[in-house]
Amino acid sequence: MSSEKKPERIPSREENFSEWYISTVRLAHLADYTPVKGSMVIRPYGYGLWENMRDQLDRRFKETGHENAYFPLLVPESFLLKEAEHIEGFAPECAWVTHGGGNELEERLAIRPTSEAIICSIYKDWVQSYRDLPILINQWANVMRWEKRTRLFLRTAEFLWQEGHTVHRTDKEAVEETLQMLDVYHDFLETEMAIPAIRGKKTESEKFAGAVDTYCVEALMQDGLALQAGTSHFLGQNFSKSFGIKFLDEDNTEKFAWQTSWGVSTRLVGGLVMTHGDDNGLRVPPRIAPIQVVFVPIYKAGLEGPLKEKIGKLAAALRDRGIRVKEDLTENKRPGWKFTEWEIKGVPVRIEVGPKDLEKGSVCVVRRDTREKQFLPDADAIEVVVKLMDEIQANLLKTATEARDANTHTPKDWDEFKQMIEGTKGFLWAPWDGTEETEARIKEETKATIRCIPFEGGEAQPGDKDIFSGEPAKHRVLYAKSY
RNA sequence: CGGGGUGUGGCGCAGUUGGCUAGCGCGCAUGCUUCGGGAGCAUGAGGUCCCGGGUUCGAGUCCCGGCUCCCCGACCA
Repeated sequence: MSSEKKPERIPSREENFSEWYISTVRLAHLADYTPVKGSMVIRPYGYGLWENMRDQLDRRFKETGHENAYFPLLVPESFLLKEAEHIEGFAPECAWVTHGGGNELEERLAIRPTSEAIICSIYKDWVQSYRDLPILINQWANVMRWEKRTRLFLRTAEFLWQEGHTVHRTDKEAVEETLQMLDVYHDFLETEMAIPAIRGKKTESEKFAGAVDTYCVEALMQDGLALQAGTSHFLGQNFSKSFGIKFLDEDNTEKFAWQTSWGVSTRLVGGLVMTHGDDNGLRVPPRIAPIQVVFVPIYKAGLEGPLKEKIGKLAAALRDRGIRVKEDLTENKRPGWKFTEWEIKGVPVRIEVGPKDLEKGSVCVVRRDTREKQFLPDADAIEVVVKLMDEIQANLLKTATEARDANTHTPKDWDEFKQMIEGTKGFLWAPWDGTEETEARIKEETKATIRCIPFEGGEAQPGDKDIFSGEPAKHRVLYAKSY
């Protein structure tokens, strides 16, 4: 079998990570380009991944007391203008609706780049008394940001996300909510996505337009670039004051409410690919996988019936154990073709059933993460496969954590910092003097940004000097180039 | 929005100094033989050569204008 005959070969991650990423996304049928500039189509397999992510997040939101609702797509310009920093941040990437029903509108409408403005203008009527609080609402929606340069899943003009918007009586309660949701994201990423992420706080210059504080979970991709996987904002009273969200408190005085917002997007699908993919395609963690086990029959003339029957029985037994199973019984593709196809799609476990297995009462079980094959008697197969789900999930998290740690460094001085950020990239720990000047200069010279001031290890130690300015450090921060 | 590329069946490409009926590989359809790591043979379907204008007896090919997508920057979930 000559390799030249393989159509559409995926380039290796080593030779061109960017091309590898795009090829993998397209060959795995996650998404594709469309006739609409900057917008992608999320294909069923890619949408299946998103649905599983969505379900896992949605469950956690509800467990923490939130409800879903839906707000308008269009935001009147005057609403967006109410919060000065907010409009300044988002105006450049807004798409505007200027006409409707053949007539020019009196006031143009933004297609939501995010929904704070429209939601706050509705919340103000919902809040009268401290008894109306808290409001704990999440919305699953599409938003649009007119990005100059797009990449499938990582940055598209239109994308899907969830945005939580909560309103609280006190400062303390809102901050607690902000941090609670950050923990929800962190737990979701680690438990379901097998992505180890670092929790921290954004610097002033990196925070959300209109927020008091922005917190984030940052993940490191295999090419050493960081990916912001989720954000949670403490909005303080910035929006409540701009939009007039006031309530009468127990003491009969009128007070402005305290707010939060938090979100993750379909960008996470890209993060999944770049965290776990290998040169043979995707590797999907079982807990997120639309298909957890795929059966591939090895046909032989006259044995089609018995092979299908055996696969049907095993598949039913696995389904009884809650496993998502696909039986690839088509007869027009040969086994080798199917092996490759399902590996590109990253299905955690493949079970081959052929003529020899009919004789011996066995199956061949192949795990995607290690590509290790084992031949098992039918009687043991179900138990082994069920256990494999947890093993593969754990192994992917372990591998990803090791990769991140191997790509996390502490440069001794500025020269080493520059050398590392140009070379292996990755996360770089460095003391920071806390000034925007230093942050900006480092970004200018190296394109690296402060990803966050981590919750763990972010405190400056006595004697720490800023890696660039040499001034006394206020924090230890995590630098990286990012997506 | 700046710099560089690109555009020809679904996909990837070839098409020479302008020339005749626009080719090739993959894919697709039908049939037969196959099937333990992207099968073989046979037959067949599928094209406003990105758009508009110009030069010419004649334009996929040359000229002008526009658009598209990709890559690299600046900006961002």
